[in-house]
Amino acid sequence: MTTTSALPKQYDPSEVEPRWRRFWLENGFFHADEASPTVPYAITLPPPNVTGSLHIGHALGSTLQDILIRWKRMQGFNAMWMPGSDHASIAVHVLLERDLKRREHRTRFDLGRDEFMRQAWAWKERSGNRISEQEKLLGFSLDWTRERFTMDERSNRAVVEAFVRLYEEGLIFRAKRMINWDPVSETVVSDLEVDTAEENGSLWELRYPLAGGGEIVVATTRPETMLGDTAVAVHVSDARYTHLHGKEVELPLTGRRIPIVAVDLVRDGKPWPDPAFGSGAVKVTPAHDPSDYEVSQVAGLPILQVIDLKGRICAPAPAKYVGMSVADARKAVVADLEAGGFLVGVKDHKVPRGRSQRSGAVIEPMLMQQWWVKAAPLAEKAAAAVEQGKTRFVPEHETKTFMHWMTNIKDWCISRQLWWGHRIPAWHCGTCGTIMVARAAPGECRTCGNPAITQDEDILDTWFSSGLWPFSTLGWPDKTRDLATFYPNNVLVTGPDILFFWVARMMMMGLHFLGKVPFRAVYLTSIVTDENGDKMSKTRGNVIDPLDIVHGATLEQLLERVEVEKPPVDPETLRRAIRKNFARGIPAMGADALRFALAALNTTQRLRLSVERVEKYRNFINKLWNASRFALMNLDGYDPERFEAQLSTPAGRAALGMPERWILSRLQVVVGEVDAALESFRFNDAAGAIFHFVWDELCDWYIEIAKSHLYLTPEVEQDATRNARRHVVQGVLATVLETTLRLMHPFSPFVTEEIWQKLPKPSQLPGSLMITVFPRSDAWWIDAAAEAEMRLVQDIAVTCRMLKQTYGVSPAQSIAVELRVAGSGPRATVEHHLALVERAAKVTAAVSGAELATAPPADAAKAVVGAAVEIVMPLGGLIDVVAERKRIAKDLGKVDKEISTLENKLGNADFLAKAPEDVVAEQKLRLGEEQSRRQRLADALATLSASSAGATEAGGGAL
RNA sequence: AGGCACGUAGCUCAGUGGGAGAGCACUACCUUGACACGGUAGGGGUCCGCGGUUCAAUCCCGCGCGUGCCUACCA
Repeated sequence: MTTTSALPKQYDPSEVEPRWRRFWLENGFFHADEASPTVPYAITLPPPNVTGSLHIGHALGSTLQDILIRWKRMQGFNAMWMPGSDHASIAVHVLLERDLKRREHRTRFDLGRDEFMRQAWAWKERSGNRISEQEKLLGFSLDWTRERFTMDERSNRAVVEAFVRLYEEGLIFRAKRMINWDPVSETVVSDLEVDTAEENGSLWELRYPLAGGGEIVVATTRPETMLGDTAVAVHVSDARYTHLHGKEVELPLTGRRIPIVAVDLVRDGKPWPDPAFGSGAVKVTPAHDPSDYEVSQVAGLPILQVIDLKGRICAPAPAKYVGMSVADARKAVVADLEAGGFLVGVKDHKVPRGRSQRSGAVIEPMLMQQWWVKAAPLAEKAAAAVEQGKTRFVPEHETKTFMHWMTNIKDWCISRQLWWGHRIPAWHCGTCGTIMVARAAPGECRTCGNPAITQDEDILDTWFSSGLWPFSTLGWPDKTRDLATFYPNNVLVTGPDILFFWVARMMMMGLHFLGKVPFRAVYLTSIVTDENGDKMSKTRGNVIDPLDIVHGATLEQLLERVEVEKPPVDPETLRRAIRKNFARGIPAMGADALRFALAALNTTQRLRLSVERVEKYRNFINKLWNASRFALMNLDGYDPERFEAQLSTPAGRAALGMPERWILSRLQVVVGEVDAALESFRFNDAAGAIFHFVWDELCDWYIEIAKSHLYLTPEVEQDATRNARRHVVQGVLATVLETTLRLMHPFSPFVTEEIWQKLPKPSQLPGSLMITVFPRSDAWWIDAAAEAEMRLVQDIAVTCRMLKQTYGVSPAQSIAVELRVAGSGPRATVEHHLALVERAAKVTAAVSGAELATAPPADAAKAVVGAAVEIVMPLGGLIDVVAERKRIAKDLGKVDKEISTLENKLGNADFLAKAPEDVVAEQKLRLGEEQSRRQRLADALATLSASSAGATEAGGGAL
């Protein structure tokens, strides 16, 4: 009555995963009770934007978080993982408006605020649900009873409260300052939301005539802004222009006169304007250039706005240009300047151009009244907290990036002229202009009593609510039990790309409002790219969707999506890219394989992911599956309780064979490694340790050794000793497997749960692997002697296989070998475990003392293992003396080199005097071993030579 | 321009002040009663270059070259 038929040869995640997903959810295993007396461990999921679906970057971050949460939960912590999503104000705007434009050729202004909001909410419902379904699919053990949204009631309240308090404290204020205007989305965006890149542009040199005759030449990359010039600036130290200070120029095309001002500015350590650059004179357009604005403030210049909010030229520019787009105006102005003889020349020039991260529009610097957060006092606290180690960054070097930003921080513009988001809790009086910031709409103007007050039209930057997230989700501003239990979080796991956007703001807000850092550690993940290191992008056709890894997708399915999604690029080019990148489609590999792969590959700043790489871990999952399948096929008659009782007695433990002691020892070492690796966020090391233990030790060696004891033959059945032995091996195999499953569960929860449920185990264990106890390394089981003995057995077996293979002896054919072992200790070990070698290498072995043995036959292959063992494999006519000599000589060469290195070292008085004793001793030991090894190799070579002098002459000259 | 990181096998990447590693790829062999999503063995590296510190450097320091990321208002 075996269970063979119960398990298929290949693991099928699509059949297994849904069952356990349902099981865990139905049993409420993901829920954390805020009133639990156990030690809390909390993580807040970085809320995905409700703009689409879960991408591979989310899958990576969330996998690592789930590993931590499941690990800590199994360790007995009150593990809480807060789920939620972000309203992603401008991102939703861009998508909805793009869609609106494509389908109906309308803008949000055609639709109106109410209707637009209705559509945005509908979008949120669809997208938000899709994301949480995907998170469940990947097995993330988020506490779904707590699911939040940045625009839900709770978050709204926190946002209003935070805004009002900051305003009352003078940390939020309104000011007219230079901002980044996105003329496509028609909103201001923060500095962080602008991507500046060098683009090809031109540098025009313009000739401005002086009022009293003569001229001054200025250079510009934006000639159209000359319509708003209010000065020409030169550096005070620039002697060429000293005589022009205070003079005026006739500004071409405008009929205006503007002054030449001398300024004394230093930027980047250089005088500004830099006399060494161009003519040294600069035109000044305070309303449309941040740098010129600064000059205008220093020099007291007027400010002329000539570009409006739609990016068009406006009065007071000459009527001719009013209404033109910036690009058209540029052409017209240049043409007119040229016609008027004001154009000196134009040349190609790389210009840094800011574009809105979301809409891609060229940013127009503008002077506007906006709401700001005074950042310096908040940042100061955050920087201090990091310096005091209250929050640490992993990898540690990211601390510097963070601190650099924090110490150079600028005020944060938080108002946006968008609709989807938190409306600013400020009311304006239409009569007297009073601004009232309040938690609820005031009934009338508090200055003039006018009831006609209107709420500020603007909404808040989406990151304002995100900045409150670690505590708004826990009920702040109320003093909740949740907050007391789970704030601060233990760790924040996120990508380095939102360090400033989000991490910095949470630090500032958390410290300000709660007086405590929001999290003790910040772990920054890799950025996932394709295998070439290119960013994954739908427009590039290189996106690996985590769901496709789980479910699989044929090439045809991938191609069909181009039609459905209509990304804004040439569909044919895109299809070509997809065909190239996913020629074979994507096989269904399951969530476990993806999760394990992501954990194992998360090493450097970039994680280059490909289908092939995930396949390797799919194979690993399958390997584990088959090892378990083997175990289950051979566990009939096994009594877990009896075995457990047996292990708890000294006599029972003494009954363990060396391979049992070895695998149990290795397991405990690996448990310690995994635990230590997770403790310091080295997910890849933890995954690697499990991978190698399961594959290279459990499967390759222990299971192979166990087979001879487990196969149930009539002889075994009738032999009490062998039956007892079989029970022990069954017990060890089952125990090791069970512990391994617990160890691996945080990484790959589905397959481990599936196997664990099938495994015979003591009955007092809980009903699910995910609520068992995570293994703790038990030093009692670590057995250096067993590990050393096993190492020797492995080395001998491997070398025997090598000899067989070298001489073309079929692996299936058993062959006799002679093992000559120096020293009675090693000899006893080899003799004792001879059967293991014989089985592993398929040889029949005889052991002799190296000192006693007669010279080995010449027609034998020979090899040396370590310092003590020589393997002699008689091969009769099979042996190729020349090849054999070559091989041994090569080994000899290596040993000689090693010996000379060691001798040099040990012959160096300084080394002996200054190196630590244990290092010296170790080197001496090694020299001894290498010398003894050399002797054995030399002997082997000598016996070959003696018998085949002819062959030596013919083929061994080089030796 | 500044800051940070990186440069190790054909590729992707671990790693350590004292004997160079993994996976994939490659070569040869093996359909052995867990697994061909498998097994066995093998080849392959001036650890970017040049200096320095040290008894000892792939590892620490400096310079150079190359790559990536982030920050920045150069006309």
